[in-house]
Amino acid sequence: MSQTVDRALSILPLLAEGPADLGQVADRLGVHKSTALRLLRTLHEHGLVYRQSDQRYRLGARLFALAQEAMENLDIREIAHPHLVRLNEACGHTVHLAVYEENEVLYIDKVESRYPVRMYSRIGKPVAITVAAVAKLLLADLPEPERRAVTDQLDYPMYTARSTPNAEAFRRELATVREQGWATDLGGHEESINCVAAPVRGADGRVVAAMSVSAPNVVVTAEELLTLLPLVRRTADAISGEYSGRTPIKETT
Amino acid sequence: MSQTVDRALSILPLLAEGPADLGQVADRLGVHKSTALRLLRTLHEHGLVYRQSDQRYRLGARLFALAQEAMENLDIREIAHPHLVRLNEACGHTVHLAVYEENEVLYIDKVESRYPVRMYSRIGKPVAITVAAVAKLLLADLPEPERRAVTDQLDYPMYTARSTPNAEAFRRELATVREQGWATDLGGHEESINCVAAPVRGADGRVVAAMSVSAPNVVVTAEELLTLLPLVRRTADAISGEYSGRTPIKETT
DNA sequence: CCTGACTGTTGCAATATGTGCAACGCTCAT
DNA sequence: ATGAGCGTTGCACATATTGCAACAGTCAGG
Repeated sequence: MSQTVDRALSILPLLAEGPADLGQVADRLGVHKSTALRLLRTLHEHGLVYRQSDQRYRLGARLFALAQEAMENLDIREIAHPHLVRLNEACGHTVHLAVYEENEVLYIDKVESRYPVRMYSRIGKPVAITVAAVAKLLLADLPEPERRAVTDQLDYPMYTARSTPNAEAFRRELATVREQGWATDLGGHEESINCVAAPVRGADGRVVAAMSVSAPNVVVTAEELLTLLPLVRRTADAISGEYSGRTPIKETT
Repeated sequence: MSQTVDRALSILPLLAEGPADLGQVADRLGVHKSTALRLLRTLHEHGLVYRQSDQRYRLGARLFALAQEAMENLDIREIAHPHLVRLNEACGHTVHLAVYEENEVLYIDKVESRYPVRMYSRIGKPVAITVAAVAKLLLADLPEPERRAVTDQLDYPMYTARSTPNAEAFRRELATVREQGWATDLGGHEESINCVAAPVRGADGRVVAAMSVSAPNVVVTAEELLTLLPLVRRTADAISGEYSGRTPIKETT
């Protein structure tokens, strides 16, 4: 809608791939160098872009700070966090909280396992949407047309033999998940890691987030992990209750 | 330099404080609602801004993805990571890697302690610049005028009784650090946590990053932690060597 | 030491671009 | 039903953005 801003913002993903100099940026944007220069300058003033010693540009520190701040201000996260911690204390495994947003599912909180063997994940990182237990819950609750659209346009990488192979299989799985109100990922992302997940619902019953407990085979078997399902669901419900209770909007203006 | 972009980018920190509706954004930008709307739309198209169910805007998922991607593409980080892991395996404590950028110091990598008691920190989060051991190393190496400017304009919060109290004390500390080539933080940020840090240098000898080992009192005393100094310095030097060896620029165009 | 190629940078004039306005549609509460 | 409050659209004006061309600085090679 706004050409200038559009161009400026297009620079960001471009720089995310790696540092680039003025000429490269101008070329890839299809604009004159002087134009690119002015856009980069504006981005620089806002700290979104940084000029390293060799004069090339890369993404700047404020970007990280912004992302952090935004995440810490999510109200679901704030409400859920103590519950996640308590769940972690009870079972010892890694606990995740995730939300869906525009074709992506991302972790917004995490409490690390107390066992030495830990799974790899990072807050803010988009999750493997076709296999993760939390992703299934979040997608299962989308309105039908959107769910169809999203599942159609997804890639279905075979991380392991048990990964979701294609859109149809995924939609069947989502139907099951919607029905039962919880989800699992049994080695669909990494061979040796299993997850159990439950949904957090808002006042209107819509799923606003999902939480999961993950543990590697070497610590507990899939069956043992499933034992935790009631506890996970209870925790998720507790968060739902608290979340839909009041809407604590900050109006400190 | 570019008014439109400038206004659009000003929306981001504003939304980082929390969700806001169109009117609020327009007011705080000092522009007409229709203008704000178009800016927000452009931001939305790029995924930097998300419209939640109550129609209010907040920062979007792509922001997190961008921050992640940018961080993972930092070449120092890539080179350093295996060294950090090895150091962690050797000593068991939390290992951090940090860089300085435009008045901020931020963690760009972290390997978690193998002990159950862990310190709080998060990749991408700006560090307590006046007390952190890594911050001291990075600031100590700035050219004198810039160092003066930065240290002057900083706040000096007293996290603990041993925090750096003011600019002068800080500059004295920085002088010492520059002299000795390593730094510590002994309970200056959190009473019970100590750190030892060493600098990573580029080919020209300038400090490009700093790494630290942190551990709480309950696990090892400050003296025991200092025992690790030679190991930390050796690791930092190894990274320096590898980093200044070649400049592995990605040119996969 | 000079030359030429390359990069980033600035001033300027033309016009495409973004702006504020006013009117519309919508939802929600009274 | 009625009105207030919000987001949204079309339009005419003029401002802010653009590409150009010329400049400055750096580096490599002859």
